[in-house]
Amino acid sequence: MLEIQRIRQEKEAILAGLAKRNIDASQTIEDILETDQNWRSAKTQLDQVAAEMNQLARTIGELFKGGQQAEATALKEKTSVLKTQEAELKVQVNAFEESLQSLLYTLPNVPNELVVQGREAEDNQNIFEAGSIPQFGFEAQPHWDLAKKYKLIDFELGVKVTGAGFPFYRGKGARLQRALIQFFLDEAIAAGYEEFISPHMVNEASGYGTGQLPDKEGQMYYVKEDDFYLIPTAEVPLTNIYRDVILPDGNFSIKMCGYTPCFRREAGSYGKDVRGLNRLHQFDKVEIVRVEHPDNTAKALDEMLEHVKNLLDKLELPYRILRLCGGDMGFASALTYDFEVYSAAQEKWLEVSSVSRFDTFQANRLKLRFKDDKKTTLCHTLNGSALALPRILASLLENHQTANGIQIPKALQAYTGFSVIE
RNA sequence: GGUGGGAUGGGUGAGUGGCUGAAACCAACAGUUUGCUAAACUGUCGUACGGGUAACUGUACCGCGAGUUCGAAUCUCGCUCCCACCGCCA
Repeated sequence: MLEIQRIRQEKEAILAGLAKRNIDASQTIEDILETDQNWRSAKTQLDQVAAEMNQLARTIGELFKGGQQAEATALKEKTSVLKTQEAELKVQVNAFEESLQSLLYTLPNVPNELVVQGREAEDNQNIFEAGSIPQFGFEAQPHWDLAKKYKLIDFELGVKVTGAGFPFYRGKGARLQRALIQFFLDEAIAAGYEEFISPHMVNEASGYGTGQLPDKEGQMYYVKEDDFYLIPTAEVPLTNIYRDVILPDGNFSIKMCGYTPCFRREAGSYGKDVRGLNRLHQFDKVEIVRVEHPDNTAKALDEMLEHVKNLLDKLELPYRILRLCGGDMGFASALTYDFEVYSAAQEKWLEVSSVSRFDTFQANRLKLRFKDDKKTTLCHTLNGSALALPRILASLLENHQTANGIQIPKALQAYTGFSVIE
């Protein structure tokens, strides 16, 4: 949520920024400013009436104490007029406040200056590539065939027990999955992130805190009996640790990480895009989350990018980094880098991580602030996947396949306990 | 699932109708004293929003929502959450 003060002060800059998302917000901004103006004038009147009433009540109290019943009763009548005024003004103020709030909810974050205008995935900027695409002397098999051949994943069994998008991992597949989680966590901890094991369900307030609610409830699984939502990412519980928090001074840098399963209802497409591990309703992910002083955000983002690069290097996977264009960025993000690994048999790039800075957008909703020289200022939040498992697994299988089995990258072997799947 | 208790500022906790945005203590911060540490003393010490260049000032908030009253942290009603014990259970 954008701050109203900022909209008052930097209207033009905001409009220009949102244009990069192909959004013409001029009407909304006008409505916001007008509503804000109305709200303020109603609020000022209300405050004045309330002040008058408070004063009057005090006087009446003293008159009663002084035994001046008649005078007191006379004044009482005056308050009834003020009371109706107050009630009317209150209705107005509330109405303005509500419409202001819902207008503000509709505005996405303003893109960072690095973000280019664009409509879709094709407009994203490819800013980095590493690793080489493997050449096989045979026909490369897609991961769903490899998973079946080596008995690593059972999709049919998942359908039987739960439904599509809820696979079983078994044998070395399960072991590999666990190895990846452990590897990612160890790397994050080594980089200074504190590990959390968080709840996998959150309450409504947390859903609002990170911006899944209102609006995107359809993407989350919901437990009606208890009014809980299954988390779509560890970002939700981890970031909400800091909901309604004021950090005592400006000297902080909070780094958290956590492994959780992620649950996404994601209604959607058909065909090869969702085949195998490409899109699931339940998947595993290690997430890194940071809360930073605004001065440190750029540096933090760089560190996170380096961190993810390092993971992919160690897994010996070819990958590229995209800076998302305005039209492809998430609602709350100011700047997002997607990591994509190349999937050698599907012959396409698969998104495995998304690293974003949100600046004050989330913090404003969370009411996450810090105190500096008596002033309270909104913090900045950032997060990124490090990493999401299924597509990593898919590309590990596809890229590291040989005629005699699947080679496990060196860095992982200590975790898997085997170097090849045959 | 049953029974009871509770929700006040960073923490403990007082406060049953006006002088209470809230005692006291602890913590924190600043200062005085001090060879250092400690102690002692003094002061500061909630959030949001409005008005004002500012000093400052107004309003709201004692879990949430409604009500009674000239006036509510305090009384009434509804809700939510938390805790304890019992039952069940990994």
